[in-house]
Amino acid sequence: MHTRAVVFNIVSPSYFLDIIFIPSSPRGSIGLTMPFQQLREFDGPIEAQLPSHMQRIEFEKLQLFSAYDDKYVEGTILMKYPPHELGTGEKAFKMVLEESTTQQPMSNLSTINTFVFGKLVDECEHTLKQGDKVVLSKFQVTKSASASKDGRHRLQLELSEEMGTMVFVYAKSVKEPAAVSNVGLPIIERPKLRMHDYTYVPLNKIKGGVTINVYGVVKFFKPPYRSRGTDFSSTVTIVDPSNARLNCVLFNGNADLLPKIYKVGDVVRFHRIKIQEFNKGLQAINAPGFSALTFDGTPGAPLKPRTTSRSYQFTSTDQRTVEELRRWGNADLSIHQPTTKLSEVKPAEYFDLTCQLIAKAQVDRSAVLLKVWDGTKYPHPLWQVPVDENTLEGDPADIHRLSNLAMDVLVYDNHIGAANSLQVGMYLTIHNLHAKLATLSTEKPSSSHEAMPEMEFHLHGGTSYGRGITVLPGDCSDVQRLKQSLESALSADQDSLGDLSLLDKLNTSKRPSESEASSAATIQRCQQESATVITAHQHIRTTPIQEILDQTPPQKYRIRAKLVNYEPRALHQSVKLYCPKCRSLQEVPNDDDIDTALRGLYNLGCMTVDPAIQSHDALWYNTATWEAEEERRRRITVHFVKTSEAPSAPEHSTILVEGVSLSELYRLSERFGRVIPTSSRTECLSLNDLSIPFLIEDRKWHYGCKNCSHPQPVNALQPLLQSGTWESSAIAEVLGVQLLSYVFVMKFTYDDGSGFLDALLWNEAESFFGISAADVMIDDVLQEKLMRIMDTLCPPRANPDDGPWLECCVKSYYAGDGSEQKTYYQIFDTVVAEAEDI
DNA sequence: GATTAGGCTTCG
Repeated sequence: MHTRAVVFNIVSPSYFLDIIFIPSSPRGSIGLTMPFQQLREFDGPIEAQLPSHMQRIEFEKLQLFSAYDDKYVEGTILMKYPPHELGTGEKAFKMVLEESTTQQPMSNLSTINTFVFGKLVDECEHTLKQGDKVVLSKFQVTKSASASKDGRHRLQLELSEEMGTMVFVYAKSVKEPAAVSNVGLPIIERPKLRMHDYTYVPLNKIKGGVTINVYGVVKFFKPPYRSRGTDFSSTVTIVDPSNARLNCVLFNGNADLLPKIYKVGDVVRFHRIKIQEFNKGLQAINAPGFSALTFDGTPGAPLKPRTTSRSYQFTSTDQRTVEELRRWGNADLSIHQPTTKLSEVKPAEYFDLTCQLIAKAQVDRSAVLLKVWDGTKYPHPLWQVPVDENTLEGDPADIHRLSNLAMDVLVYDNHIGAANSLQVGMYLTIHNLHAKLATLSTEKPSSSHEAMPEMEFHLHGGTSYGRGITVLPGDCSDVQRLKQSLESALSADQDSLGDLSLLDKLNTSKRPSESEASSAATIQRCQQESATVITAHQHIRTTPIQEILDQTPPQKYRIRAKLVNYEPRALHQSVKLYCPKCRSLQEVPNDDDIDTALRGLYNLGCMTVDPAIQSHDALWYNTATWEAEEERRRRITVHFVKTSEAPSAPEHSTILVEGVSLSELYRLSERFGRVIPTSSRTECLSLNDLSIPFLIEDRKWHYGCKNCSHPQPVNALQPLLQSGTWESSAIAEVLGVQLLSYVFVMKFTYDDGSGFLDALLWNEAESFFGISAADVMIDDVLQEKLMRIMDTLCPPRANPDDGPWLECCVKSYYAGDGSEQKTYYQIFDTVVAEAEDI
């Protein structure tokens, strides 16, 4: 008996990925999709049952502005209040959590008010009991309105499905026998998910004093700015087909939790705004649990909301509402506002400019200079702010090259903070930018007679008319349009023709936090030091990953990203055997498997051996037989294939072997050029089961496909004696063996800041690494080289951000069996940069 | 520990 290698039949190159790369499952039995889960004491401590990246945070360490994606709080329910209904029709209830392990049990940091909203109420209401120990993750931290009165934590927790909240209850034991299935296995009781029916109030039906949900089209907005108080503030005026309007004043300590509106005409959905009276009218402010979705206002644009919520309910009714509002908003010319390009700017005009930041500098204490461009050219002179070049942050080469397309914007007062936090390369909308002609000096007219006064651009202080700066992500529609404009400007510029690196640099989307990489100078440096290079398609632009994920295959892309993970981690697992005929993929048999297979063979051989066959030399080989030293019953037979020429050196000769052990096979294969394991159980010498190599040639172990091979008697080798062609392919052919090839199969996870992309590296992996998969199996030096390469591309134990940039070609395709079609990505035309470069 | 802002142009 021997272990058969597992053969995966595949219908496409992608299918086996699903088999090989089983996603690593979190520790314990916790699925990550259910918002409410029960943990059990006998399954071990809480930490062991939660996903391993989750860490506990104490109540006292909670802060208003922090994101707690990988943190959880733990506490006991001290009090639980009955649920009540909000004006929105949805339920909410309050609990008080006590941190049992706190250092200061009596401090006001040891108990915290916790509010549960929406459908999570239905799920938790009856399951959570006073005294239960709970673990909460992905909550929102807001200020407690009652801390002064109740003496509890100054912050409070808000939980809802929209925030992606996970509630874990730590049950002391399985109390109810009903929770045992009929096969005797305890099951975890899971409340059923119920959709909450949100109701949305038309704007003309709004009454004061209630908390409601609304939809609307943005008529006016102020992007989030720091208020004079403790919070960020944003003002949003929305309208709807009822022809009413609503002013919303929104506050949050975290600007990210305010609606992400990019322009007038965007569609918003607000949950939990409170209507109150102000100046004899009604206005809305955000109520506890407030959340916002924002959609591009263009009819037919993807229904992908901008939100910081991890999950949100978005039904087909919601889809219809958004589309309806988009159509209505676009038909109404009073809402629509045209975009202004630099080339169309009129003097004494206020306008919104969507552009890319080339450079910035602090001019003085009251102003920051932003050098931006939008791909168009202003036809008259532009004012250039005199500034010391050394204080300009940005790539000097870019600044110089784009000087005739760049415009100087001076940013004042309260906008300085926002301007300072911008990174070169970012895409922006500067709202309510003032275009102003410079006042002509009366004393000394310009030397040129027809001189036009220069145009200046100011972003004045204050927030009136929505003045401010919005950072746009690379995948939004306005940035797509902007990029087209930038690209065509560059290709139209004779000076820039052929300078494609600049184009790439400026098109590469960056994550705001990558402060280092987002300076154009650093980008250029990274470009030169890219750890992989593409071997073709240098003319195509770099596409952000998020954009790739939004498109339908088949497509080819060029990406620039970092490698944040690869699988399998053990490199020997990345080498597989591939059958080009049936396209199956199988594991390379390991030594144990081969050893077992060989033992099975010679055990059989000993019993059935026919000395008449065995001892005779054939016409085309000479035979030698001896007894294994340590195993007296085992006979080892070697048939030396004759050659037409003079006796050749062992390293060039071919032998057929029988009855050998694994270690003998290794030793023989090191001495002789070609070793063919055979057996003589039948009358003629034949090949073995294809679980073992059918040929070892120059120490390379060749395998045949079990599905596609039709092994012939070894006598079939005789014609090769005449032709003298002893290549593995020729041997395989006459022996009726379908040769399997060694291939690398790896999954790379790329991150370029806009998203994550899993791409498969396989049929071009040898050229990618510059290493043969077959050679790596037998060469320690190559194995080390491969490890070094992977450590360079994806440094172990390092922050992924610290890894090098990779330049890659990736193609997308649909694959799968029948109904289960999925999109896959495959790396091509890409190679690792020369070792001395990386 | 409540306040912030509550659209409606700076003045460089």
